[in-house]
Amino acid sequence: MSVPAVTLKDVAQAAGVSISTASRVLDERGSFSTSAAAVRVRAAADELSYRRNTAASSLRRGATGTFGVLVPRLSDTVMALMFEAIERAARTRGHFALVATCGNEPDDEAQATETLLDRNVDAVILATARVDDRLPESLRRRGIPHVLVLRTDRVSPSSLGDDEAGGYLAMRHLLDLGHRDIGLINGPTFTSTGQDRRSGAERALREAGLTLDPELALTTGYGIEHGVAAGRLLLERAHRPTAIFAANDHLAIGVQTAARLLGLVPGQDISIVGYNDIPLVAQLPVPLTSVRTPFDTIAATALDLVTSKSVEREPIRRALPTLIPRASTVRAPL
Amino acid sequence: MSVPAVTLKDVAQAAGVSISTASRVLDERGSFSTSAAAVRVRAAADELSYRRNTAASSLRRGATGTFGVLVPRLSDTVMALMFEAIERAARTRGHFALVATCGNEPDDEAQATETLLDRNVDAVILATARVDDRLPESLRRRGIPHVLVLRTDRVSPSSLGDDEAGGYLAMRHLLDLGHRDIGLINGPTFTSTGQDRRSGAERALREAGLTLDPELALTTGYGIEHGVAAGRLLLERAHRPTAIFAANDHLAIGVQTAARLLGLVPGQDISIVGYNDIPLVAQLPVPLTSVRTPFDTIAATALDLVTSKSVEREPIRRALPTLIPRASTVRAPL
DNA sequence: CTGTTAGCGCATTCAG
DNA sequence: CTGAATGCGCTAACAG
Repeated sequence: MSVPAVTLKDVAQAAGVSISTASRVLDERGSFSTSAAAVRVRAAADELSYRRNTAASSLRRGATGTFGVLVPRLSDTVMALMFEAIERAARTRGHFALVATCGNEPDDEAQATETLLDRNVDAVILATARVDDRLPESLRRRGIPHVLVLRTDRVSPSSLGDDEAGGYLAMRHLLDLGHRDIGLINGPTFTSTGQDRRSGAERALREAGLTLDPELALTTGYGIEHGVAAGRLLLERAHRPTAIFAANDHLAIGVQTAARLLGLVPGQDISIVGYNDIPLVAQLPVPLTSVRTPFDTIAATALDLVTSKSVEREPIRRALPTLIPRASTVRAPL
Repeated sequence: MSVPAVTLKDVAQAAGVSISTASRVLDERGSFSTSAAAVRVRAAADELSYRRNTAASSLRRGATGTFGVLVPRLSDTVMALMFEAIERAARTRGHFALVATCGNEPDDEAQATETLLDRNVDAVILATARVDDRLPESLRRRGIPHVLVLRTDRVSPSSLGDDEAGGYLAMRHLLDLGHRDIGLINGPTFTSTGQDRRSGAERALREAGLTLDPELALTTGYGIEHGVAAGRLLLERAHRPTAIFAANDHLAIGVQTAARLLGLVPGQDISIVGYNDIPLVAQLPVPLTSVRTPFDTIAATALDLVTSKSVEREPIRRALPTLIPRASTVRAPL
């Protein structure tokens, strides 16, 4: 910085103590001393608006009080919400969260992780995991503290929403409304979210004495454009479904678009359920029924997992989602 | 990190040179040496997968190669896109971008900035500026390198879209389609974007021999819910406008929602133009005509401004936006 | 081009 | 509880 920074030395001098005393008093971890010297040091630090030099502190401590978060992209609102929740949770604990984006390429994922490690983060939080991802394994091998969020490779410590339960809630909601011909648009099979939300949906169908019609179950990406394409496929069928469960909100918006293109009105001719409940969907022309993912809980649990030394506890934690019913779902026609 | 890190010393030893030679060879800034020793050092570094310790390097260099970016929220797609663009531009130059969020409170803005400065960022990039913001002034006074993006206080170095031109494009587009009764939903007056987009729109009207009907010009926030409310106000009028220019995409989506609520079909009964062209709007049931903000250009220019030593050049740079016409705008009824 | 030397600012020994 | 001394890993003078 342009302004010559005030260092511990300045503070110590002003307080009339040694550097090491000043360092100890200002150490936020140790016990809070109330000795005369401590009071003077704090006053001096305040007066001079002293701010610890993180580079020097990290170098010496070997830890930075920083988590590195890796997401595919921040312009995906789900990922932005997840990061914001992690940032809040970190701040609460006096830590800092640092983010890097890596797109969907496994290679870039590994490289971005190295970038984070270069910044001496104390742990890595990955929102990118594929079920067959090599990166978590590599982190385990190298003994690098890490936790997976939202998605899991089913091995490394993970904090996520209970996607099976969420899938169940979504499908059950449609069944309760009397729907029997229900389409499913699922996310990529390489994500645990894709797999688990589908399992949950199938469980709900089984409970109702139904099975998933393979012709009505599509697997695709997580973008709006995928939702449009999949929606068209389902809705152009001779015997079209009366409801569709889309495994994320973008897909569901795409289905709304597809419906309009075919002259169908969402929440009238076709019921639609999304997943994640991003803020946008409550405000759409036809507000979307969606399964809300508890981002704050997931973030807090993730930090617990990655900071606790005890490995013996259940390493894969799932937070229960909630279904938020809105105008996009209505009773099935008789 | 758990694995004992390999240091310069290890590399130097393996290459049979001194630490300082190794340091020099691996210095990415200086000229690229091809001497035998240099080759050996690079081989050794590669072999041992050496990674520079940023804390130590920053401490010594006094610079971190890091920009601190401050945004209100990342779950606002516009801000996420802006940050992603800055991140890309920084990476291109071998730098790193670090983000902090601060909501809309000026107090939190100042505090978040301090958090970034604590991390020894080389410069601060603010996407938060209000026209009467005190923070840029405080940064100028303290001699802290900074640049404002997207919004400007009209004093500090800034890189933004040409909002006046964008407002002109949007309004001109509607006029060219034959609309004469045009509503304007504008962003907060404390943002330069709000002010400038409105001026541009007014210029287009003047050129067409019209003036802005004050009753059709609303000023509000930038959220979807604001768009819904403002849209209702405009569309419930006895003599309702045939077109609306909303100063950002969220407002425009809100207007679409308001239209539907009143039984009007966007792109048919009412034409709507948004601003920023976030990816979502191209995929809506009625794809939205929008003014595209050139985020990558803005990011590159911002980094130029903040890294160049020359203060003499124009410190407020504006990148031209483009209008992307889509189905939400149609010819005015006769 | 090379190596030697001296710190960057801080946290932590170790003596007192 | 305190202060003096040491070095985290790296870079920048300096001298060869």
